[in-house]
Amino acid sequence: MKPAELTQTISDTLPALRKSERKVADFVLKNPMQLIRMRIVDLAQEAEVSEPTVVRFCRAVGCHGFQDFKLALAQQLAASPSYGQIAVTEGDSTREYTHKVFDSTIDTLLKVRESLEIERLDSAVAAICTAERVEFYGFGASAAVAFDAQHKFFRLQITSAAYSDPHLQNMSATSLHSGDVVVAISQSGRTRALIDSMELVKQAGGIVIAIAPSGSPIARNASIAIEVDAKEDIKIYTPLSSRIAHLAVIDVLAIGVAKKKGPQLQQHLQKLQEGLASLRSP
Amino acid sequence: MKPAELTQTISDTLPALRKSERKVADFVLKNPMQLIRMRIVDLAQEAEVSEPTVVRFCRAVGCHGFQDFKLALAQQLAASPSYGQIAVTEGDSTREYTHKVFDSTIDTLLKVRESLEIERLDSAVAAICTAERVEFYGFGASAAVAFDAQHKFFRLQITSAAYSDPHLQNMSATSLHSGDVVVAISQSGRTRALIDSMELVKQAGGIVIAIAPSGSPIARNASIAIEVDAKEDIKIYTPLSSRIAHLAVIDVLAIGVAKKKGPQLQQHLQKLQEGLASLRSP
DNA sequence: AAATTCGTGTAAAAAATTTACAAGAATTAG
DNA sequence: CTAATTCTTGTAAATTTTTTACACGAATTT
Repeated sequence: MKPAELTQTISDTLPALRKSERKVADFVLKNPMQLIRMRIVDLAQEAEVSEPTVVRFCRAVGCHGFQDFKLALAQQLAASPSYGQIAVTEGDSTREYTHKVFDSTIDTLLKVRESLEIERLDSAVAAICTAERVEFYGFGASAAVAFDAQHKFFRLQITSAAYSDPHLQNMSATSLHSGDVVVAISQSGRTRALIDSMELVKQAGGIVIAIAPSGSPIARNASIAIEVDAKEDIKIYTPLSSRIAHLAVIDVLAIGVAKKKGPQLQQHLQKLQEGLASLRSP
Repeated sequence: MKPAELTQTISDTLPALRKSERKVADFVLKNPMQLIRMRIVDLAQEAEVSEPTVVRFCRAVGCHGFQDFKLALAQQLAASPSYGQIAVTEGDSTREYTHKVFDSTIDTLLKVRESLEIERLDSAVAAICTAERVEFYGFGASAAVAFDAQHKFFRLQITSAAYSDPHLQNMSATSLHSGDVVVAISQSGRTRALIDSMELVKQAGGIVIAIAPSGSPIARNASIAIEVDAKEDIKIYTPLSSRIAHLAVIDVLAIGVAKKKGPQLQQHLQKLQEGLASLRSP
C-alpha cells in the first residue's frame, strides 16, 4: 500500500462503492485528521454503518484492514500536512500562514520529486560536465535562481555565468562554443525573450537545458527539458514555491556534477571553505 | 503527542530508560520503517523483552499506548522520508540522490517551520510595513536570496533594494532613515562584512532583521532575529537546504506584508501580472 | 545482612478487529 | 407483476491484539 495517494484512491474508488461504504468514504474525506485517533467502532458510529462495513470499505480501497488503512492515512496526512486547504486566507493567524507557506512548499517539493524524469537529469549532468562554459538565464524571480545556480556551479569549478538581461544573454549566447551549456530557467515557460536567447544558443551549437513547466514553449524548445510543474497560490501573484522547486532541481544537478567530478573536487571545496573562514568573525 | 520529534524524544529519553526498555528503543531507532508493520508481540520478540515492557516504553516516550506510538512514528517517518540517512554517498544512483536532495530539503523545512518564533515574524512584518525603504544584504549564496527577496517585496509595492557588495551596503546603510529596515541574510551568521554593515544601519537609526543561525553574532546583533538552523550536508560544502529555508522565511514575511497591505494590493498585483503577460508568448 | 524499592515477566482480562452467517433489500428474469 | 436470485448490510461470535494486575527476582540502601 503506497500511502502517497490514499485520499486520491478513495475518491477514484467512490463510484464503485456500495451505498453504506460511501458513507464511510464521505466521513473519511471530510475528517481525515480526526480519523487517525478513532477506533473502528467510532468510525462505524459516526458514519452510521456497522463495523464490518468499515472493514469492507478499507479492503475496497486497497488496504489489508482497518489498522492498515489508518496507518496509511496517517502517513499521507503527515506527508502533505495541510492536505486540501493550503491557500492562505484573510483570517489566518501568523502561525497559520507560516505553516501554510512551509506546507505548500513541502507539498510542491514532494510533487516535483515524484515527477522528475531521471534520464533527463542524467543527460543534463553529463552535458554540464563536458561543457567548457555553463550559463544560467532567467528573468524576474528566476533571475535569483540563475544567480544562485551560478554561484553553486562556480564552486564546483565549472566556468559559469548568470544573466538576467536579455542583451547580455544574447551577446553571451552568440559567443558560445559547440557543447557549451545554457540552463534556461522559467516559471511561466513562455517568456519570449528567453525563447529568443535559447534560439541563439542553439545556433551557436550550445545545449539548452530548460527548467520550466511541462509542455511549455521553453520546455519544448530545449535540448534537454527538465519539467517542473508547481502549482502556485494564484491569489498572491508572486511565485512562491515554484522557484524553490527550481532551486532543488539545481541542487540535484550540482550533486550530480560533484559526484561525477569525484574526490579531487572535495579537496577543492575544502580549500574554498577554509578561504571563506577568514572572512568570518571567530 | 506531536509526531514531529518522536525519534528525537526517544534519543533524549534514552538515559532515563530502564535496561529492557532501552532494548526496545534501540530496535525502534534502528528499524523505524519495519516497526510500522509490526505488532506488539513482534516487537517484543525482536527486542527480546516482554510485551508489557514495550507498552511501558511507549508510555515513557510520551505516547498513550503502543498503537498511539506506532501512529506517531508512522507520521514522523512519512514527514521526513529518508529519516536518518539523508547524506548523499558515492554509490547513489541518480534516482537515489535526487530523492535525498529533496528529502533533506523537506526535512530542513519541517524543522525550521517548528522552530520559528512567531512573535519575531510579527515584529518583522510590522517593521517592514512601516519602513520607507527595505534593503536586503547578503553575500555568497545568500546574495541570491537577497535578490529574490528584493524582487518579491518590490512587487508588493515596497521600496526595496538588494546589495551583495560590502561597499554598496555601507553606502546605502549610511543613507537610511530612522525606521527603515535592512534584512541581513547569512548562513554562517558570522560574516564580518555583514556585521559591519549592520552596525552602520543601526547607527543610522535603521532596524536590522537578521535571518541567521540561532546564537550567531549576526543574530545577536540584530534588532529582530529570525533564527534559522538548517543542518547542512557538510560533505558537499555548498549550502544546500539552508538557503531554501531562508527563502521560505522570506515568503512568510512577504505573505505577512501582503496581508497587512490588504485588498488594494491585490489589484496592484493583478495589474502587474497583466503587464507581464505581454512579455510572454501566447 | 535484612528490608525495601525497583524492574521485569507471566498470566489473565479487556478491548478491538475480523470473520461467519443470516436477514432483508434490490434487481432481473420469467 | 411476481418469484427467484443476487447483492448489500447488520448481528453475533470468534479471533487477534493490547493492556492490566500481580508476583517473583534483582538491586540497592540502611
